[in-house]
Amino acid sequence: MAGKNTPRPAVIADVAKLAGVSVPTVSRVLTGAARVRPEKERLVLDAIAKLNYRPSATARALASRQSHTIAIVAGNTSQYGYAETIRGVEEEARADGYTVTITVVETTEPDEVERAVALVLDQSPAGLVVLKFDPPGVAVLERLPRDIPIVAVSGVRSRDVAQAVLDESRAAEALTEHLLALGHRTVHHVRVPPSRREDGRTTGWRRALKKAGVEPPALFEATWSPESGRTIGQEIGRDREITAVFCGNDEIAMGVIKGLSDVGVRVPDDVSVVGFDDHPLAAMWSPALTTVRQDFGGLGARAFELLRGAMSGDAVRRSSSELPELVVRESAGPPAAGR
Amino acid sequence: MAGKNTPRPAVIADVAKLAGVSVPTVSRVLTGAARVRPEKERLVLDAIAKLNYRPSATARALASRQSHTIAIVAGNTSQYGYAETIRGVEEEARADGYTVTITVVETTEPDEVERAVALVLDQSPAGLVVLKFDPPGVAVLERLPRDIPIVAVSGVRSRDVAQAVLDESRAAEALTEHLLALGHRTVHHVRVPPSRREDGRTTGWRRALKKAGVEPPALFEATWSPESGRTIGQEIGRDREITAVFCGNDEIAMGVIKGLSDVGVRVPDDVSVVGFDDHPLAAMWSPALTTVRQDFGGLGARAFELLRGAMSGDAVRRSSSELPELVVRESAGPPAAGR
DNA sequence: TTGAAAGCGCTAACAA
DNA sequence: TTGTTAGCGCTTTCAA
Repeated sequence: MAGKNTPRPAVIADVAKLAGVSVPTVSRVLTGAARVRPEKERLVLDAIAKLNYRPSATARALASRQSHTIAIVAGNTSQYGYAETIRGVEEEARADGYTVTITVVETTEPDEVERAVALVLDQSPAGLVVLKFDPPGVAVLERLPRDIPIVAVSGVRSRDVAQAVLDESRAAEALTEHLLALGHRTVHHVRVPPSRREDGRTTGWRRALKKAGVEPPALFEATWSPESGRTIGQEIGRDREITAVFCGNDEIAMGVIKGLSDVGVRVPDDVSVVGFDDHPLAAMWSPALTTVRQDFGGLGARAFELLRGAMSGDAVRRSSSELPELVVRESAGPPAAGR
Repeated sequence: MAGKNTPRPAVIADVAKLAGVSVPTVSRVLTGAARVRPEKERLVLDAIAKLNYRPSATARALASRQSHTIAIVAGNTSQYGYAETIRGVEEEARADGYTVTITVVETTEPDEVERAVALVLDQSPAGLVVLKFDPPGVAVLERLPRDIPIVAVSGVRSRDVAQAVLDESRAAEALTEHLLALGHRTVHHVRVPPSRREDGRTTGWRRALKKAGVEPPALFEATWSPESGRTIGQEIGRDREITAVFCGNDEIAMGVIKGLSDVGVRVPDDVSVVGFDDHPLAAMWSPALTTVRQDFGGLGARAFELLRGAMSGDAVRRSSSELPELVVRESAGPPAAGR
C-alpha cells in the first residue's frame, strides 16, 4: 500500500538511522564538536550523501542559540558607496559561511525605525553591521540594544560602538588644500545629505579653509540625485565670484559640471570642480574628475572583520582608517584670470 | 541571595505567566490564528509590552515550518541594474514583513555554485529570487530544487520558472531602429557579458538589422567595467567605417564615448553612440546619452509580487514585461557626411 | 567515544 | 474560546 509519497527532505534522524548511529553522533560529525571514531564518521558521511541531507540552519540556531546570520542595516542599497560597502561585507561574510540579511530604513520616522529594528532583531542575528552614512542609519543604531555584537560603518568616528571608518575629513581637507594650492582664494562646497549636523566631508573642508585663514562661504545643499547637482551648478555658474567647488560626491560633481556647462561655464577653465569617492565613472567624465579615492569595498570588509572579532568575544577594537588617496585628474586647475 | 542576574530576554512562557494565560493563547494573539477574548488579549498585550518581549523568528520558523525570509541570489550587488533590482525586491518584501537575505555567486565554478546553493537552502527561505542576468545566476538557478517557490529575474524569457522580465530585445530593437532611421547604414554593437550564448540586447540589435536587410557586423565584447568601453571606443574611433554604436549599457557607452574622444572623434558629430538602461548619470553626460529606460526597481518589485503569489500557492504566472521607453537625448544623430 | 534524555521557543492538534 | 499535549530538527548536558 505504502509507497514513496512526498519525498520529505531528510532530517538528522534519517541519517542516524541509515548510518546505524545515534542522532548526537551525527550532530558531532556535522559540527565537529567532539571526536567521532573514523569508521562511524564514514558511515555518517555516506548516509548524508546518500540522503542528500542538509542540516536545517533554523533548528540549529534554535538549539545552539547562535545563528550564522549577520544583518546589515542601511539607509539605501543602490547608491555607489552603499552598494560597494555592502558588497565588501557580503563578500567577507560569505567567505566565512555567514548568511547576510539586509534591511533598509529609509527615514528617521520613529515608526519606521522601530519596524526596522524589530525586523532585524527578530532574526536574532549573530551580529549587525549598521551603515550610518545617513540619519536613518544613525537613528537605528541608537535604538539597537547593546548586548549584541554591532559594528557601525561611517565616515566619522564616534564613541561607544565599534566602528569601521573612512577618514572623510582628512580626505576632504586634502582635496580642499589641493584647490587652494592651485591658487583659488576660497573653495565653495556642495554637500550631500549629512548623517548628522555635519559630516566628515564638510568638516574637513571647513578645517582646510580655516587653516588657510579664509572664512568658509555658505554651503550649497544637494540631495543624492545628480539632478540636484545640476541645478546648483547652474546657480554657481551665474555667480562670477566662485572659482572652485568641492562636491560631496562624484555624482553630484558630475551634475554640477553639467549645470555649469548648461550656462556656458567651462570646467576647469572657468571653474574648478572636484568630487569625492572616485566613482568608476569619474575617470570617464569629460573633464575627468579630480577626486579622492574611497575604498568602500575595503571598508565593508573591515567592518566584517571587526564584527567577527566582536562575535568571538574579542576586545572591541575600532578599526583604523586608511589614508585618503588624492586622485588628480582634469577637472581642477588654476583659477581663471578673468573671474 | 538571588538577584536579577543576566536579564535574559523574555520568552513566550514569561508572557503567558505574567498575563495569567497559557502559552498557546499568547501565540494566538501574536499570530491571530484564532479568536481570543478581548480582555485576555489586553492582558497579553500588556505583558508583552511590559516584558519588552519579541518572538523568536527562529523558533517560529521551526515550529510552523515556514519562514518569513526570502533569499535573493545575484551575480553581483553593486552594478546599477543589479542594485536597483535588489532595491525593488527588498522594498516590496519589507512592506510585507519579509526579511531578505542576499547571496552572491561570482562565478560558474561548480564548487562556488554548490556553495551558494547550500548557503541559500540551509536557511530554508520561504521563497527565492534569482537574478539571472549573468552566467552565475543561470548556473545557480539550474541547481536549485523546484519544490520551493522561485522567481527568476532577467532580460529574456525562458521556460520552466516563473519570471519577471524586462523586454530587452524589444528595447534593443527600438534603439537600433532609431539609429537606422537617423540614416546610418549599419549599427555596431558593444556588448556586455551575456547571461548565455546571447542576451536580449544583442538579439534585438541583430533582429533590427536583419529586418532592415543589413548583415550584423562583428561584435565588440566589453566587460562590466567602463574602462573596457574606453579601450573599445579608441579602437572604434580609428575605424572610419563605423558611424553608429549601440552599447550594452550606459556605463559602457560612457566609456566608449571617452575612448572616442581620446582619439579625437566627436559624438554625435562623427559617431553616434547609444546606451541602455537610462542610468542616473546618463542625462548628466556630455553629450547627454540617448538610451532606453529600464525600470529595474519596478522589475524587482514585480519579482516579489510573483513570488508572493507562488508562496501562497497561486497559479504560477509569469509577469508581462513593460514597454521599453526610448529616451532620445544628444548622443545620436545623423551620420557625418565625411565618414 | 557514544547514547539517552532534555530542551531551544514556538505553533499545531486535539479536547474540553 | 482555552488549555493540554506533542512536536519542529537540531545541540547539549550527562552517564555510561
